Amino acid sequence: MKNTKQKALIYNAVMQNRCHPTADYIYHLLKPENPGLSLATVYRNLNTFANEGRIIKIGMPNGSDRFDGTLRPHFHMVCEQCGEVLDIDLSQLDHLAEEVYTQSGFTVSSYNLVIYGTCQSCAEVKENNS
Amino acid sequence: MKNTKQKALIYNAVMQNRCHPTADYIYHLLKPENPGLSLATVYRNLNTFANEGRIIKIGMPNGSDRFDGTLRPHFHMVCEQCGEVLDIDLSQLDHLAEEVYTQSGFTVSSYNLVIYGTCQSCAEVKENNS
DNA sequence: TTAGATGCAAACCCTTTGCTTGATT
DNA sequence: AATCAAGCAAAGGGTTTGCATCTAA
Repeated sequence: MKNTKQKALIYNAVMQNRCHPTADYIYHLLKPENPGLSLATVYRNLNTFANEGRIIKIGMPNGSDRFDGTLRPHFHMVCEQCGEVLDIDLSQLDHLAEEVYTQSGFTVSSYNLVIYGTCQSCAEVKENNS
Repeated sequence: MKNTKQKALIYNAVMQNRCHPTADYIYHLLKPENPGLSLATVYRNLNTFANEGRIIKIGMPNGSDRFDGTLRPHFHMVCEQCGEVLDIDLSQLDHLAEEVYTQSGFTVSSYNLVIYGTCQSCAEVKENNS
């Protein structure tokens, strides 16, 4: 693998923007300072990093995939009001793979959990407006 | 809401095909006997049924959404070998909403869990071939 | 009769791909 | 110099939408 300027830019952007950016977000973030940059390059590199395990790809049903530089196991909550994506640790899922295998004989390789709802700050706003 | 022939056809197709069909699957299933049927109608009605709570929409990251006539809370496992989608009950997730709220103040309205791996029959095939 | 659903095609969004040009080793 | 990546534009898939037509109420 070659070390290109673009790879470094894109990787650093994921690491420094802990908002779970989409490919498009990163593209628009870097584009002004790097007018030559192409969206295809952003996608290609994000997928490469994810396959190498350097970042995590969060598959969002009905929406753009998001990327995450936090490698520790955790899950994601999407606020339906403000659209923000938040992290959460759920220890009750630590043994999901074992439970699934015991119960059904299915060997788990990975899983994707996305939680939808209302984040605390949006709930407070609603509270104050009612 | 009007009771059309198409609505009945599509709803019955979901209920009678417990393979977690996609919109396209249902379309191709019904099309031969109903040459006038349109894919847009299938999508529109499936989404309507899901919004009404008559069926469940399973958002599949990087793939077509699937629909499920089983309303009892349960989750889905996708076999990466044969592509089949299987049901599983996971009681450890019964109190996920409470745990999330306690831990983070996030109010859960719904969540989407998809488990990837190898189903029992595909694992047995691999075993026999090795 | 008329509100609402269908069919069709076009539009849409997100992502990937083919191919030429350009940069890294 | 050879190889691999980037840039561009086009294609791909899955889904939704605008609009005219049709149909259940």
